[in-house]
Amino acid sequence: MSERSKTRFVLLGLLSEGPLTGYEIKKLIDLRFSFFWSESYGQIYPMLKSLEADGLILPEIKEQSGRGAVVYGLTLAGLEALQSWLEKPPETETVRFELLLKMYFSHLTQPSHMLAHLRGFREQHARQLALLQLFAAELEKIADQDNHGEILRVIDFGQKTYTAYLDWCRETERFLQKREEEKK
Amino acid sequence: MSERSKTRFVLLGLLSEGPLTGYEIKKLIDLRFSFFWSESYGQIYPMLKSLEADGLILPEIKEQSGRGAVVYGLTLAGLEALQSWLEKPPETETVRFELLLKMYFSHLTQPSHMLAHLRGFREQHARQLALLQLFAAELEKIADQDNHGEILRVIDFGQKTYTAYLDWCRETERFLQKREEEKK
DNA sequence: GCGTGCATGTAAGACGTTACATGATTCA
DNA sequence: TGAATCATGTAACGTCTTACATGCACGC
Repeated sequence: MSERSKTRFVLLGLLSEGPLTGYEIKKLIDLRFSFFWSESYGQIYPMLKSLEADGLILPEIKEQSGRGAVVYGLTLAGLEALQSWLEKPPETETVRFELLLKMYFSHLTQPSHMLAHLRGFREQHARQLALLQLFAAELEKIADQDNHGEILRVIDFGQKTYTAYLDWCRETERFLQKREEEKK
Repeated sequence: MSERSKTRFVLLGLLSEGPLTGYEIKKLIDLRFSFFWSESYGQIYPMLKSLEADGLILPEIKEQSGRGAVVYGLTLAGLEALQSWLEKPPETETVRFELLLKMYFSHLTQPSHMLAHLRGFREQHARQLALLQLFAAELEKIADQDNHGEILRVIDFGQKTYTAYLDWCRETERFLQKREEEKK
């Protein structure tokens, strides 16, 4: 066991809310975690086999409508493994912003290039922020129960950081516009 | 050429400010880029060989004090490769926060565990934010020239996002403290 | 004489994505 | 009929970190 990858725990966590297929897991990760996490099929399916071999999850063939879908459910051992992971301090986050690398060296080209990159970045995150806002509003409407509070806290992380990104973009675009005028 | 890795361009960028050894490059990346980028020796040294083979950088043996140090300087072709990369739109950033994963599922354990994680996270980023503030103050003192403006914009990104992190931490710690009282 | 920092490098392995293959079902 | 979605899987490849080996220089 390699034990640096968190994939096993992401899967255990999602299965703790109810049985799912690998396909559904992938979609859930993309929908709910995309702003701070990602997994690919190439990780998910082999890991499901491995978790099954370790007795942490149990497969069950879904009979309805004759599909070959296999849903996995968490075992007691699986829940315990998940809980023990939750208690251990998380590793430092990893982030990689090619945008900031380019910003750092952007004096070597015309400001217009960097301005275009910034606009793309800002628009993308404005869209994602709007989605987060929608998602949070939905959750707040539904009766407060279970882990809604925790989920809202996670969404709020996205909202706060994305708002910070947008503020930074506006200031930085202004900075580059001035640079552009200087060069004239 | 694999052409997904940005390592070559990070090195070209740093060498555009003057000749450096692989060792110095690593230290610079850790010092200036650590809040949004990282590279290891295992990437740097092979890449320097590769860049040399492509004629983008030139080695020069540093004679002073007899050390075996090799400094690399950017060639014209290297500068052009760097500039052409700067003009291309950057890839979407990648981020991975194990902390948020744990927050999402934290209802499965006692709030005290998550509170401890949060405190660690907050303290680490408070320290890093203070360092960024120092660094920015240093830069602002020195005569404005060259790429200082761009660098300050990059530092400001770190300051804004870290400040957002800290705000989020305070709110989330309060949330978990309430959870703790409820459980009593 | 010893620890720290300077300096270069590599091998093994872990990690992760991409691209492809396959086939059923659903809906227009 | 054909496109989209559901569903599972893997092989190849690229990326990246870790751990180790080596040796000089410098200051205490």
